[in-house]
Amino acid sequence: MTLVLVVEDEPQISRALVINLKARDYEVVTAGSGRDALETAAREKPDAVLLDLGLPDMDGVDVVRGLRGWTAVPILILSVRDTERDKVDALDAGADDYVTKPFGIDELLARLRAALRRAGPHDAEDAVVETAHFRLDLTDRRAELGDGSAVHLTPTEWGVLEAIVSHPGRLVTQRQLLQQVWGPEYGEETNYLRVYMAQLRRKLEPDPSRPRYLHTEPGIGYRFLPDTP
Amino acid sequence: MTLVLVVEDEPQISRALVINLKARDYEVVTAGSGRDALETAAREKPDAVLLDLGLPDMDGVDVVRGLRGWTAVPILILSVRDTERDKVDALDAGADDYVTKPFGIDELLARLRAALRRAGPHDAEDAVVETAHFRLDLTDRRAELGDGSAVHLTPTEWGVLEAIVSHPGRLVTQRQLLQQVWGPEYGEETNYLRVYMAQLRRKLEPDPSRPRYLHTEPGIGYRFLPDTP
DNA sequence: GCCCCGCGTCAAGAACCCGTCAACGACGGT
DNA sequence: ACCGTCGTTGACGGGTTCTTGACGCGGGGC
Repeated sequence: MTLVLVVEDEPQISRALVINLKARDYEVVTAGSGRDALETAAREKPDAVLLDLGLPDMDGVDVVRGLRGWTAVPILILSVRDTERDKVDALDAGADDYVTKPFGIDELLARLRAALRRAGPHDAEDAVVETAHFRLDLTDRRAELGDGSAVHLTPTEWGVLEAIVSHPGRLVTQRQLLQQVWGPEYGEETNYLRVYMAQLRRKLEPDPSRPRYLHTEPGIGYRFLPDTP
Repeated sequence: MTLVLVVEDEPQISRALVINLKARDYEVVTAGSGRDALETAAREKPDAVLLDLGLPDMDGVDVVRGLRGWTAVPILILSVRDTERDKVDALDAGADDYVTKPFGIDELLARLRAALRRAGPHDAEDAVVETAHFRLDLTDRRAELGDGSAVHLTPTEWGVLEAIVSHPGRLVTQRQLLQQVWGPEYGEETNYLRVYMAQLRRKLEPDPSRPRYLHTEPGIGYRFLPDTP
C-alpha cells in the first residue's frame, strides 16, 4: 500500500484531497503546518508528499529543504502562487513537481502516479554506514559510536554528513556540498564547511585532530574514507 | 556533460530552446519528427528529452511509449494542449512532466533540473585510467600506486594530470594545458608545466628521471602513453 | 667544438586555505 | 521572560600550495 502525506492548512482542501486519494486506494496521513509535516514525514516515512506552499508557520520551500536533508521521497508542490520565481525556487530546493491551484484532481493524480513510478518500487533499503568507530543509519537518522552510545547531530550536520558518506571514497567538492545542503545559490561560503566538518569530526572521529574517515582535500572538498578490511 | 534531446517540429521554437539550453552548458541534439526522435534517442542516448506533442508524423504519446519501451530517460512534454485528458494520457504513458505552452524558460529549465536530479547523477562509467604502476579514478578523484597505497595530489596537479590522461596517446600542447588548467589568459608560462610535470612524475612514475607514462615532446607539449599489452 | 634554447630540478617567499575559537542573533520550549 | 540549541560570521595561527627565480644539463644548429 502506498502512503501519501498531505500537508495543507486549509481543512476544506485537505479533506477533499484525502477523500480523493483514499478513493484511489492510497493510504493518507495529514499535517497542517511545516513543523508538523517534517515530524510526520520522519515518523511515517510516506511514499510521496503533497505539499501546500502557503503554510502558516514556515516557508514551504524550507519544508522541502528540511525533507531533502534526509529523504528522496517525491514531493509535489500545490500552490496558488503562479510566478516563475516561486516554481524555480521550489523545484531547485528539491521538489519534484509544481501544480498551481486550482488544479484538476485527475491531473494531480496523474502527476502523483508519474512521481511514484519514477521513485520505483518502494526501495526501503535502509542506508547504513558503519565503520570501526561509528555507525550511521541514514533513514532513521541515527548516529551512534562504537560503544553504542547515541550521538546527537543537528539538521545541518546531517545534511553535510549524508552528502559525504553517500559517496564512499569519492571526493565531494565544496560547491557540491554547499549547494546540496544550503541551496543552489550558495557555493563560495567555504567557512560553513570548515565549521561543520570540525563539529562532525569532534563528534564522530576517534581523534578529531587526525581525521581518519572525514578527509580534507585542500582547495577542492572533502572525502569519506570507509574502513579498508 | 549533460545531453538533451529536443523534439520539436517548429524550427523557431526549436532554435530558441537550443540556444537557451546551450547557454546553460547543456549539450543538445534535435529531432523534428517522431520517427526522427526515436532514432536519435537510440543513437545518442540523451540524459533527458524535451518532447513537443504536436508532431507531424505521429502522436506524441506514442513517441513516449516508444521511448519507454527501452529507456527510463526523463521525458518532459511541451504542448499547447491544456486539457486534463491530454496531460493524464501523456503522464500515464510514461512522461515525467508536462509543461503547457507558452511557458517561461526559467520554469522549464527548473523542471529539467528536477528531472535530471531525480534520474540520478549519471553514474554511468566511472572513468578509470590504469597502468602497471598506478591507477587513477577520475570521478572519485583518487590516485593510488600499484600496491594500493593512496597518492595525494594537489588541485593543480590533478588539473594537469586529468588534461593529459583523458586523451591517451595523444599529444597535448603546452598552450592547451595552460589554458585548461590556469585559464584562458595563460599560454606562455611553460615553466609552470615543467614544475608540475616533475611533481607528477615523482609521485607516479616508477623511475621519475626516466618517464614511462608522462612523455615530453620538446617545444610542443606532453603526452600520456598507456601500457601496450 | 661552441653556443643557445628548452627542459628538469631545487629552493624560498608569497599567497592561499584550513582548523579552531568565540561571539552574536534567531528561534522554540519551559 | 528566560534559557538552551542551532546557524552564521569574523578573526587568527599554522600548514599547504602556488609562484617565481636560479642553476645545470643536453641536444641541435652553426
